[in-house]
Amino acid sequence: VFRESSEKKEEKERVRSALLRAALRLGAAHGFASLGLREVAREAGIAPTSFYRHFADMEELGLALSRELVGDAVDAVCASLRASRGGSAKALVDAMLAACASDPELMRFFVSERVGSSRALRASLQSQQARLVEGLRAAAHNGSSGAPPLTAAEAACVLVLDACARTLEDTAVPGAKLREACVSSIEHLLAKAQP
Amino acid sequence: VFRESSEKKEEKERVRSALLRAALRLGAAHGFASLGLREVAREAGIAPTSFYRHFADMEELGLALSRELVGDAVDAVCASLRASRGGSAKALVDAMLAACASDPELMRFFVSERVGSSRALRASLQSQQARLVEGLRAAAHNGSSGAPPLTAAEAACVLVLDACARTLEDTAVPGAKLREACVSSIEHLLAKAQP
DNA sequence: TGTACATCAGTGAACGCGCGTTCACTGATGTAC
DNA sequence: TGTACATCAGTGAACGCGCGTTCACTGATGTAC
Repeated sequence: VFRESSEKKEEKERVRSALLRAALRLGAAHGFASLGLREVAREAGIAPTSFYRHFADMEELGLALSRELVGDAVDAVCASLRASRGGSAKALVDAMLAACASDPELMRFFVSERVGSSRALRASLQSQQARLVEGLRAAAHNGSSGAPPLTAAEAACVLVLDACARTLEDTAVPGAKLREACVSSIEHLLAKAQP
Repeated sequence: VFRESSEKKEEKERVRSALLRAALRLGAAHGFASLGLREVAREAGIAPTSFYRHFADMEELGLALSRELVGDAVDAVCASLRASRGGSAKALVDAMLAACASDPELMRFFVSERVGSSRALRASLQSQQARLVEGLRAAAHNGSSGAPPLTAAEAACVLVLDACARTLEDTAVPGAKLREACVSSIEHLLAKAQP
């Protein structure tokens, strides 16, 4: 039985991570679907053939981006919702916009490829979106207001993802206005009852 | 001065239209960003070099798709809203889902490339989305309820476009449920006042 | 009417290029005993 | 401890392929007079 030393494993992990970040960097500019394996390997500073030591093809790399990096980002947003003790509209919008500010390339990948070209990648990112919806409902459940209906929480997440997409555009509306509009729409959605 | 005969013009228009439809057909499957000029020309039944008689490159073809075909679809939805005499949530959702049913490839192009890879194409499709928002407000203005605030109309369009995206997925939720959820969310948004 | 000329959509050959993929190899590291 | 062997990330050469683009050409159609 062979066990790899932790040093070798860490080095491999560094290169793998460089590939993931390179794909995000290039994909943010020209779209993930049009990325080539050689292009990503070049950006990551390895030979084209070394790509295969980490992923079978670009689709597998895309799925890793969704499962690992996007998954972590969603976890962070959910943790922030839990910490702010409630699934308020403000908390959701602020947590997501903070994620956009701290890793714009990753969030661009999330919002774009969610409706992008690869069926498998779409499915994976939509399940990340579903995790966000559940995180929102769970946080609201512990908050003062009780969990909102699934439909309302889903719509809230659609709106906040759209706000993220707009924030990430260069031609962005002033951030504060966009944030207010999004918060107010989501508050309407999450309001318990109509008159 | 030379004027082209209408027959020649019509023939050229037929080929141009074949190129647009070919791009929609192929793009629906694999994403517009990854389409090649030769691939589209082949699907349209012309030689690769003939592509240049109609468009300078794929980006220009994409912009034509947005300005012409997507523009017409938005016009049709707006007309339907006006005809139904009001910008109700139901009217909006039904008109958009009808557009998805009658030309799924076009609507897939609309909802996907709106957040896709080319900046110019995103901008063009977002202006089509803005036209939809204005159409909704204008229809509501003539209806019983008066025009909703811009923010609410924008959020409503975001939600209905998301519903379209889900409808166009193969793994679609049963259509009726999706439609009900979307209508109900949009009604919350468009409701005039909160208690 | 006929004749000479202009326009222009479509074409096929050809180009150089970057792509994804295969292959055998290197060299550092870890294991067996 | 030393020696022989296994593992495996990274490599560079090479492949065949489809790409975008250029070019000169064809042939149908329209115009001039």
